[in-house]
Amino acid sequence: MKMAAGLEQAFVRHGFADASVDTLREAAGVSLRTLYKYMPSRADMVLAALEYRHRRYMAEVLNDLPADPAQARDALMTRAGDWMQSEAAHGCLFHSAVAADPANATLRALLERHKHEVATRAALATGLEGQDVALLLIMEGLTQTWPLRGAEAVSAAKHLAALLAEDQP
Amino acid sequence: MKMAAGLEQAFVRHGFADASVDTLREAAGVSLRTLYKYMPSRADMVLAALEYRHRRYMAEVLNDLPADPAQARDALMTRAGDWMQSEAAHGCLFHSAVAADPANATLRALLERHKHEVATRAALATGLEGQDVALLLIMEGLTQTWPLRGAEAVSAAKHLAALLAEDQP
DNA sequence: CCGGATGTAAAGTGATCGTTCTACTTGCGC
DNA sequence: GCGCAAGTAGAACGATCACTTTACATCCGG
Repeated sequence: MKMAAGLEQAFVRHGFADASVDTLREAAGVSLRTLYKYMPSRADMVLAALEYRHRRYMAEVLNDLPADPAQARDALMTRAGDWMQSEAAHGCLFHSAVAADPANATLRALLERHKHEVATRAALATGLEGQDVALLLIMEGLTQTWPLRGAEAVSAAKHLAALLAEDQP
Repeated sequence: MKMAAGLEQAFVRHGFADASVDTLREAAGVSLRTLYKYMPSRADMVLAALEYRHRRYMAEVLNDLPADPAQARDALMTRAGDWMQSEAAHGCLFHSAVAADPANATLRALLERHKHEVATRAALATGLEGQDVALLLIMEGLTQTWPLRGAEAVSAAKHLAALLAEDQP
């Protein structure tokens, strides 16, 4: 398994505060020396895991959505729910990382870049370019509400996205 | 200042991972011995801060909303935005606490209790009892989107809440 | 005015953490 | 088959942390 993939898994499982470098080393499947060769500090391990996560999220949730806007909206929310179920039962990993180290500007910039890319791609695919803030809000809300309400959160997100689309000029 | 108030401030400022007990002691304004007398472990300090936070959030965001449902909806979102601006520029403190220690069941139960109380009270005040999941989703979305988009997030939340209300049977 | 409860300051303890260092092994071009 | 790049295991180091302990101050009812 790729080093970054193991790191991502370790951070998901243990959280950013309690994942020790030795835990990370084991998850990455390499020796400590090799780990530090490619990621010279623990902070770099966090960044590598998040970069990997970003690419995976984009590929699994936002790639190849149906061309029809209504179908794209539903598929987007379904896929986001599936992602939560299989990958992020504890909430958004980027927000977790920032929460664990609020003073880290690099981390915050990475969060903003990730969310901006998500919002832009989602708005484009669903034909809601003019309502990108509201669409981002729905997706963020789904991500946070899913751990509390599960599938009900997906239905609510689809419902809200549909109302938003009907309201378009 | 009350001990719990100082602890809450310290966790907001430093995050749950990087707030050392000595930092907490200074923020609480007491000696280490007294701090440990009332909160026998660091985990108890986290719980005390969150309990305090919960009461404050309820009082400042959900208490005494206008009787008219439409006005209540707008006031709710406005107040939630104001709360973010003055108190939580880095996102929900409960989610941050859980993210910093995902294996802690007590913490997760506290998060669920807090969100459940927020959702119930908000739905009641806005006349959206049947749509409480969607309303919670909007509030969670606002909380997560505010750090990224500021006032635009508040407008989007008001818009979505209005659409939800219009759609009521 | 005394004695006990209640507070403070600060040094000490043992564990753990991130990071570095030492020593050994393996694959591979020449 | 030699030499070197690149890997492994794991001990060692210095810092920091949560928590304990020791020693001293202050309040206050009797």
